[in-house]
Amino acid sequence: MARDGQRTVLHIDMNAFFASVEQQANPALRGKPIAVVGGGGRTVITTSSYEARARGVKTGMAIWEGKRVCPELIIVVGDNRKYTHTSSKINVIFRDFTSEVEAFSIDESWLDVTHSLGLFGTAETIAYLIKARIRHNFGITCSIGIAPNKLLAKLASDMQKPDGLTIIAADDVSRVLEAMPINELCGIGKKMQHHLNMMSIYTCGELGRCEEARLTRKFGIIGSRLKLMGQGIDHSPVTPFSEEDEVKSVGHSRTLERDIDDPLEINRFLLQLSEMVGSRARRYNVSGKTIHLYVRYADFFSSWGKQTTLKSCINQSDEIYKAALSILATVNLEQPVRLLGVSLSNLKHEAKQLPLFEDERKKLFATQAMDTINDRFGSMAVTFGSLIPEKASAGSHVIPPSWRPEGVKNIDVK
DNA sequence: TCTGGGGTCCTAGGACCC
DNA sequence: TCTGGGGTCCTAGGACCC
Repeated sequence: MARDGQRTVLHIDMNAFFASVEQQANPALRGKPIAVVGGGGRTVITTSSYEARARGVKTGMAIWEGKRVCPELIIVVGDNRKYTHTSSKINVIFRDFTSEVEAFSIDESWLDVTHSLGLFGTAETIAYLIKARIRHNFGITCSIGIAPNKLLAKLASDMQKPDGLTIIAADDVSRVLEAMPINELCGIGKKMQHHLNMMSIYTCGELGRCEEARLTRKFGIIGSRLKLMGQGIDHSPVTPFSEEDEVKSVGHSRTLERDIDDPLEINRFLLQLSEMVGSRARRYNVSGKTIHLYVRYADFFSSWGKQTTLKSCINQSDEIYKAALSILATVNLEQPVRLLGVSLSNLKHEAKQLPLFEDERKKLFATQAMDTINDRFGSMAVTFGSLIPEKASAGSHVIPPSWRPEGVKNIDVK
């Protein structure tokens, strides 16, 4: 099946992941329109079940909005630990088929199965086996895309939901892309779509045929990348966890239950955020010298971020708090505050002592990969809850973060 | 009771040093 | 005394992803 130098990549996307996990955990929710939300009053819908989607419920809606379009909507406050637990176990299944597994987010992964085809036959067989095991073990479905690279595999997995299996064969790429809207590509967001539309480029076919110079004139070095994307070309490798896999920043932000302007309250919240950042940084075994403070005002639209870089790296909560306070001291708050955020970057990673023997090293990396998934997705609600158990805002906050965005980055439109 | 939270990457522009 | 260039580090802001 694979030609010389040609890869076979799977992209696996769990369908309505959080909602599916909840429906599986509680049979009373099955077949019903449900929405998973974060804790606290000012939360939005993170994921909804297909039953809810059919009635118009969308991610990002406020609870009242969801209830308006679907009065029988059942609201479930999400539980990160449940999802990370399931996610980790699903990742174990993936590793039975290839060691080249890259987690894109808690519910999406790429698998390079090029070297597994000899063992299992075809990529399609692998996809069916994975689907069957996930359904059998967890009762949930996924959509799988099979293609010669990550970009196309992700595109393919999006084409049939739920429970889809879509193959984009190498000799079929141009046909599939010809009429495909550009915003279907991972990496082309609203702004980029707008700019391209202004150039009369609407489909991948048109993007792929566009003169490269025209794109680079408008978008700089991103231009050549865009043309390749339009042609369905993507050489980025599936990158498994390894010793080089390191976090670049650690941050927490939180929308307050109500807008506040009392400096004492603001400071208290800043301390909590600093503690969350510090404890996670220490768990990751990193320290950083740049501290970033982010404030969103009550009007929602105005916000600012300021950062400061220290002489040395820190990861103690009180030091992070002190740095955040020093930034805050340089500004006059113009309005009550809606959201506060603290993050630590410019990170230094402590050297790891590696085991002498190969199999021990392998085991260590596998464990670390699991820990990383757990940490990145699951720690926050626990930390925060234990810090201030009496706070209403200490509920579980559901977040599906990603940590390895691919695709087109910022562009400077000339 | 309008509108969450976790990231990564990229660019511009200024300070500073050689 | 004046002018110029390269490199690095830093801050700020934006786009994109889930």
